[in-house]
Amino acid sequence: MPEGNEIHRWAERHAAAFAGKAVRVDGPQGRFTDSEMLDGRKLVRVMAVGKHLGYDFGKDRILHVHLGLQGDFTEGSGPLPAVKGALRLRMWNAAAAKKPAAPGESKRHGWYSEDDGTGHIAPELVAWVELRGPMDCTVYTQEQWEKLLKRLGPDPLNGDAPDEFVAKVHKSKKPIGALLMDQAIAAGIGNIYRAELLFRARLSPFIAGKDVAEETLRAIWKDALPLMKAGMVDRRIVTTLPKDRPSGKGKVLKEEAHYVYRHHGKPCFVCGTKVMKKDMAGRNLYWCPTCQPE
DNA sequence: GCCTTATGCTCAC
DNA sequence: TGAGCCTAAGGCT
Repeated sequence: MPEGNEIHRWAERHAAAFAGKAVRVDGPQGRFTDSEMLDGRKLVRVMAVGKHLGYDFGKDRILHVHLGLQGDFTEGSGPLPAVKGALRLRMWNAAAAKKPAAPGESKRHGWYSEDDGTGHIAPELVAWVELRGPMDCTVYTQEQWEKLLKRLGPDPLNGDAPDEFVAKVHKSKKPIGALLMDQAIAAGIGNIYRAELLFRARLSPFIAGKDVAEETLRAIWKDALPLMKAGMVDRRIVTTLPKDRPSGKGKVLKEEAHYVYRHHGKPCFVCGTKVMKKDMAGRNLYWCPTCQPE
């Protein structure tokens, strides 16, 4: 259940584990039949744009992964765990166990398989990831990947400038709370960052895009980069400043990680007003009516 | 155990 | 605007 920050984090981790090496790719239970197109090939790099991942196995072989609401990775090292639950895809690096292809075995690579029963694999040298529940897991052509990039707006985590974001917001009559969720306007921002960025800017979610001051939009963009980059603590987004957390410094309590996200009915950390909740753009929007006046 | 919910997005109406 | 996707976790019984 990721926003852009976690997608970029996965891209970095997976690149560190697999890029530049031949990678085993498997779709257990027939859930990813295109794995054969990738299995044993060298992973050139891992790309992250907005909430999309692209595993570049060479031209016209880009594995596109979008986690959607439910998708998630698990990672580890050592022997591959047994297939459990609805596993869509797994990748692992068994380069350390390379051997000459035996008769009847694929000649393209010739890695020991985790289940070939030979026991010759070097478990301590195997890194693996499992993917389950993604919204998309398909092999893209270069053209498809570029088409995807075209419809995405600028991504703060890729160092994109805010100009396009500002221009698009200023063209719209829709409320800023809806625009921040639009991936064509800003790629990578999701429901937590929408709520928290607006709170930190003390901006009402209901103000029309065209009416938001340019400097406010630029400030939001500037705030988003470090917040999304450093916003993960134990795979959790943290947006509160230490001075605003009721319990003070030290470990960030679960209930103090956000200002308004899922805080409806509870007092705002800053002013004590009850945090509100309302559906906007099909998702739950949270805000403080006092800190973020219309 | 069952029910609800979730950091997302697409499609049909 | 609403249903559907499809999985896991957490709260409830």
